[in-house]
Amino acid sequence: MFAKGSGDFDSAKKVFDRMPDRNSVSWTLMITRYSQMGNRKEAVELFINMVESGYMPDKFTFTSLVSACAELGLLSFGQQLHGQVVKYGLAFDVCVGCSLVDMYAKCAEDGSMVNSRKVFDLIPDHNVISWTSIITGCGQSGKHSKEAIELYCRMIEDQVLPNHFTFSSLFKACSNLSDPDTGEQIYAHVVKMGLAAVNCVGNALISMYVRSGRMEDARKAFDILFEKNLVSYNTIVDGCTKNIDSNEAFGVFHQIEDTGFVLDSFTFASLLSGAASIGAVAKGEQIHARLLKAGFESNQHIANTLVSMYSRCGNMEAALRVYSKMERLNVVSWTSIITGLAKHGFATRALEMFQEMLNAGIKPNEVTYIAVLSACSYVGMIDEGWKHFNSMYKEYRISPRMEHYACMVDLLGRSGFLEEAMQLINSMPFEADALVWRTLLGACRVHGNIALGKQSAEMVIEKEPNDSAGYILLSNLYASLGQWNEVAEIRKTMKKKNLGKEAGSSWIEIENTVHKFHVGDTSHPQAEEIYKELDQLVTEIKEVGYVPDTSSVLQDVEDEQKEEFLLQHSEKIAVTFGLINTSKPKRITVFKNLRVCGDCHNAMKYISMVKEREIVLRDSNRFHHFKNGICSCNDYW
DNA sequence: GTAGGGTTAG
Repeated sequence: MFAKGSGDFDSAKKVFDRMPDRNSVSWTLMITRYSQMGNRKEAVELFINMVESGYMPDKFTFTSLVSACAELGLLSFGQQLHGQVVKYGLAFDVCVGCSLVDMYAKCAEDGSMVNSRKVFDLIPDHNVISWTSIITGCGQSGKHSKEAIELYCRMIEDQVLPNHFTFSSLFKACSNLSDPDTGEQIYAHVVKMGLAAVNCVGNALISMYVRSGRMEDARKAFDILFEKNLVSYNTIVDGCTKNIDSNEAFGVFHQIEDTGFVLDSFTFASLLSGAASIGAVAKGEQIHARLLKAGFESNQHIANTLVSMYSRCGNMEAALRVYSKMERLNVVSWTSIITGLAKHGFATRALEMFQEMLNAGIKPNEVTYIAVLSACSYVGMIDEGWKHFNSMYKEYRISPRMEHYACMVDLLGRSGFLEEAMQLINSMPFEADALVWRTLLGACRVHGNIALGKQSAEMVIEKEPNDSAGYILLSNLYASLGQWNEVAEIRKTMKKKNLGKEAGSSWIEIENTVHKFHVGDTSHPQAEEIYKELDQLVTEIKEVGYVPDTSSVLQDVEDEQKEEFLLQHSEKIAVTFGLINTSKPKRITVFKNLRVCGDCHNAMKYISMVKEREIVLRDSNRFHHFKNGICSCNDYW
């Protein structure tokens, strides 16, 4: 009785200690209790004591102990128990088998399912639970999602009826595979069994849709749930931050508060990354304050998200502050801080941090190397870049992925080594994708290599025929060389294919509200004031040497009109808006969805000088810190 | 004995 009660652990222990006639069951109950509480040492001592006292452990004893190992990630002790299980002839038991399958799946360092499969294959009579255990393990390991689906097929062949847990895991496997067809087939089974509105299944379904960007389907799955729990809400919030607009996420967040659910660390993490993606630092700070109150400050996941949020919002000092207070740092923490430093232009510091991380004995992962290589790329450290690129496999067995090659192509291309970049692409062990070609194309434009640029553009278009990016880059290349006939030709093709150009927009957060501006935007209530101020500003900066760079205008019009076009760029509007609505010495932080244009970059330097304001501009690629007429990127971007 | 949601990059 006491052992089952949640809080009365001490009473249970007292009763147990005084029991005159203990049997295997009472020992096992006590061990189970200790295991569940995470008192592994006591559980083990009790287990040894039990065996020494001549009591036979049974399947329940082992099940409890093995499950505790799974929870705590204790692989070696789990293996010892496995040995005992075999000794006591319990390896064929489904219950014990399931706990071992689960333990090996959860504890395997590299996501290997070998041991789980060995245990599973030895069980002679499978039931829903054992099938589900192995399917779940495969889905969670991330590397065996296909196997999960195959096992499900075998399960059906064996005429074992799946349940809600099975489907939940299957949807997870499908979303790992981004395999909508299989997902739909399984969904049909779910509907047939009437399980689509059950939390356990529905939440996994929502998550699958979220991960493939199908927010409408996710919403539908959310709406039909019998009862929504916090996980349902969290998944939708996360979907909003990733797929639509973070403002939507904050809307759902207020809905959650109305339901009375107590927000957990998952809600906070999603909201933080929502704030980060739109650069809403004031919102991020509010959430930060709330999660401190809720006691999530020492949650490592949350701390990592905070570092990334501040860094992505342009406040690297705050990111470093959070980082320096962290007690434990894992790969993600280090990678976040290295990425932040690199993006903010502190490449040397980023590389030092990488060294510190290695010294601390933390193994880098593939994402870490993306950060390291792009740090080298931002400042043109070619030798350093090669060194890291070569060592990633040699030292850590991380095979370079597409992104790593793209970083190297960027590094070489930016510095003008276009031939070398091309050689690297040819030497890749797999076919280069649009990202790699786009990178090379960008470099060709900067260095005016039209032949190679054209070739790369054609490759981009071949790889992504329905994406406008390739056409636009090619047209920009022609425009920068004044070849307007070719520009017109590309426009025509795009029109035929019904491809539009992604509109440039910039936004700025003032007093907790995000103000967004498009090119030539006049819709803002303060528009008139903004343009007046902008005119004034341009006159001022011209006096100190600013010359409009009309080559940044990619249309075939007169120079005067080109200058006018330049004035309508969204980043200039947003910065002017910031100047009007804030005062010295507050720094102005503006975000742009595309790369900053050359003229705007130049103008920002002058503005930072005449207005004596620090301007931070995050474009689609990195941060630019303008101060006293100088940019942190050293005009290399 | 079986679940579902988060962090780094692109």
